[in-house]
Amino acid sequence: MNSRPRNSLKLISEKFGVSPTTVSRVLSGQAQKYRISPETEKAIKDFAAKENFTPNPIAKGLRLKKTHTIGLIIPDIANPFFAGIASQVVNVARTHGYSIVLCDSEENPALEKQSIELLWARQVDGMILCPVGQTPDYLERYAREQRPLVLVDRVFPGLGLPYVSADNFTGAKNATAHLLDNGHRRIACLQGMVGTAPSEARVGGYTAALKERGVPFDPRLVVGDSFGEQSGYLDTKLLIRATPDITAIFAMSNLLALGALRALREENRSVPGDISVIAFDDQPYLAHLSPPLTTVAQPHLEMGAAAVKLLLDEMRAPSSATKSGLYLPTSLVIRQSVRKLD
Amino acid sequence: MNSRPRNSLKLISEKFGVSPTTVSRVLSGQAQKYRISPETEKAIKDFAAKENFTPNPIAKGLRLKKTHTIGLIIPDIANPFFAGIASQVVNVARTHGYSIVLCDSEENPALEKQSIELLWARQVDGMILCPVGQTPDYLERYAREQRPLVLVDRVFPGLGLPYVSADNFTGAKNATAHLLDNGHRRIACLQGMVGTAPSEARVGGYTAALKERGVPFDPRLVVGDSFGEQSGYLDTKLLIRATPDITAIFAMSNLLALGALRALREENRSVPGDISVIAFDDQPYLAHLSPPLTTVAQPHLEMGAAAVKLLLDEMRAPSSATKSGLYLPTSLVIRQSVRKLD
DNA sequence: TTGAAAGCGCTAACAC
DNA sequence: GTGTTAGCGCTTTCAA
Repeated sequence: MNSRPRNSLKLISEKFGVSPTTVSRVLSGQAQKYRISPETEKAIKDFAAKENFTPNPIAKGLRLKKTHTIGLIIPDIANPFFAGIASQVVNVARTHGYSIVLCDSEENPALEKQSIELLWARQVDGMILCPVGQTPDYLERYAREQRPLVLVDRVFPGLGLPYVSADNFTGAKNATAHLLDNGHRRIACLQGMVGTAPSEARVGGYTAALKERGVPFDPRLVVGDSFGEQSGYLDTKLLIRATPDITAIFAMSNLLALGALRALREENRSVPGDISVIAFDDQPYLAHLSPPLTTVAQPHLEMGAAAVKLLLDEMRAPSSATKSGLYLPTSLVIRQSVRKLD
Repeated sequence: MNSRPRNSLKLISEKFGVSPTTVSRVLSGQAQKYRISPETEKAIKDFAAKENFTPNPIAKGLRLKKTHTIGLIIPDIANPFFAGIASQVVNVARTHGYSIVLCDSEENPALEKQSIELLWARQVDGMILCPVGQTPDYLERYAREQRPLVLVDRVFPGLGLPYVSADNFTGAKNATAHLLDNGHRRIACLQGMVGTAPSEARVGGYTAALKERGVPFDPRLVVGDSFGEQSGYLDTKLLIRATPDITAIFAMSNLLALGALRALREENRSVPGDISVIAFDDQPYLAHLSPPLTTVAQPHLEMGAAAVKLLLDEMRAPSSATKSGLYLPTSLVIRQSVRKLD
């Protein structure tokens, strides 16, 4: 009873006194093309529907060298930012007939590399990678080998791989401008992992806004080296000791903002009374924080969807020369964590 | 250049003047067993390592009828609760040599069913399902067919399928007791989707605590029918109109609590000044809300890990008669959203 | 100690 | 209109 003898083309073909080929043709919608008799076609189709039979994709995969499978590597699926991306990737992929094999690199480059190899070995047709953001040496090879691979978020332009990212530069620039508009001049910047594209772009936007308004750039105000809560907490603590004249903090991630809030609370600085805060990346709960946090919203869902579409293109036209990068616009969500100075 | 001729046992065997069989044996660690000459063994192993060759798992899957793949179906991967479970599932599965194929049922029973069929068709060796919580008719069949399938969170005991869940009953009972200990008597209960095991168990725990202390149960105080933020918001609004004497709200999910907070804010009720709130399921941001929310923490990670272990057992011993359910203990995380009444 | 052959379930080229 | 054959890459008898 444990060995349900799974149906197969062969079994079905015997049942109807035809060849497996015929069954295959019917089931792949080629009955018309091969002018298979309508009766046979109907009989087979009905049977398949009734038994809810689908040709074994493993066998198909072996034969066709296509698994209809996409690998997805995420640094931390428990992080809502990545979870949001993943949700769209899964859904869009499904509507195109692809399944997702999910790996979690745990923010670990070695595990990331291992996961990539695993997925290629598993014969995925393509791959979407949110790199942890460091030493992309091995990625270069995949670019050269023309593998269908698209990068998301912590992208590496110039690698020759297509990518999708939020327009971090403009997002950060607008957020900084918003602070400036509200009279802030001493604005600290809690940056993320140094050397990653998002962090660099955000700091770039911050600097650009400052420059545009003629506000002097103070390097002591740019601190931090990770996107995590810990880092936000610690660096904020240090910051308010080292440069007590700051009136605003631009935290370049969600978690960083949470950490900053915790530090500020401990140090009895009110937000936005004493210090204004802007976060990066919107999440539902930010509206429920005290105070509701102003933030730069990233188009998660669009990012995930775009990644799949780019990948599908890539898979269709393997050697397209134009590896286009895509920057999706952010939007400033204004809540109540920025105070107007006069 | 696009067609890298992937290595194969055959290719390698030709290279070394042996048969594919031999290569297969070496690469599957059976050299010893078949007393293959140490030189051949080493040569082959070295080559495989250098070329980073692994026998094609698709072919292997076809031959062995094992894909080393586990299906995971989640109602909403963007929900941090499920993302937490998924993260452990992925990681534990990986350490056991299994990959995860992820599906998102979007809280939709039809899509859930479709995903299950898809995954079985894709020949997954087993499946972990977080059901959306309704009409499990088709699940019964899988139980009968002895398929390796484990349920998580919104479980259906009595279906004959192994499952993992938090001990929702005790968790809710303790939380209610905590409220009672703090002098609350009129405690409203924002329940989740009616008919789901977690919701029923939580309401059960709530009732049990009331009963144990001799506090009369008022059915008007138990409201709601979904786990979402909307529902928490609306039902809280209605609640404070219908039963203005309540002093506490027990929200049986995270999102429900967020909705309640929003409603309370709009209605100018302070938390915990006017109304105390307890949530269900801990998430990092709850500590940063205003006020930091007291909540019943679920052992997400353990739940994910346990699900995989249960599944692996199930896959090893296909017809084990003892389909054990597993209830993992919750813990009450006390923060500042409960006021002591006197 | 090693290899030849069969077959997992499927599709595509080439018959007829 | 339909079937025969071969082969995707692997493992596993069975034979030597």
